[in-house]
Amino acid sequence: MNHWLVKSEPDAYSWNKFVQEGKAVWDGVRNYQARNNLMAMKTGDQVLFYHSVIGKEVVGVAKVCREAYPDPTAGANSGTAPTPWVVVELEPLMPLPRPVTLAQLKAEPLLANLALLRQSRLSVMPIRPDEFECILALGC
DNA sequence: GCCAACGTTGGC
DNA sequence: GCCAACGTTGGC
Repeated sequence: MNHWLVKSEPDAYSWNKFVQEGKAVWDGVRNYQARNNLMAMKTGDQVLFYHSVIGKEVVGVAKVCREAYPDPTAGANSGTAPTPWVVVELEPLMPLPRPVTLAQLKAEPLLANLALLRQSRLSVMPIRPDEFECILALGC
């Protein structure tokens, strides 16, 4: 199983709304690196849910319930593009009893290479198993 | 193909 | 509100 982290501004789409709805179509990703990560996700993979800008903390764990398919919100350019934009579907797995803040992540030596810290603008990124376990431990 | 201008993201 | 990082666009 692989592990990932996705970002969302809670103003736009919060963990609470995600839980209320029970499922999310992760659409609107318009960055190639993030798109490649979406395409590598497999059903059952676990995904950390991070609140950017407001909160700046990992608030819960989701899992992939449907693998990548074309993004219905992408324009009608699908014919020419080599690979169109894609979405995955996620569902909530569990909230973190103690959300893990960005400051905590930065303070943890084991997380020094975390993609979130090294590429602050990437919105969908892989997380190593040991990093995933570390963040989970901080949050429980 | 280079690079300046510009827009967006996200931390502070 | 500001600014750094960085992706995209468009002129040349």
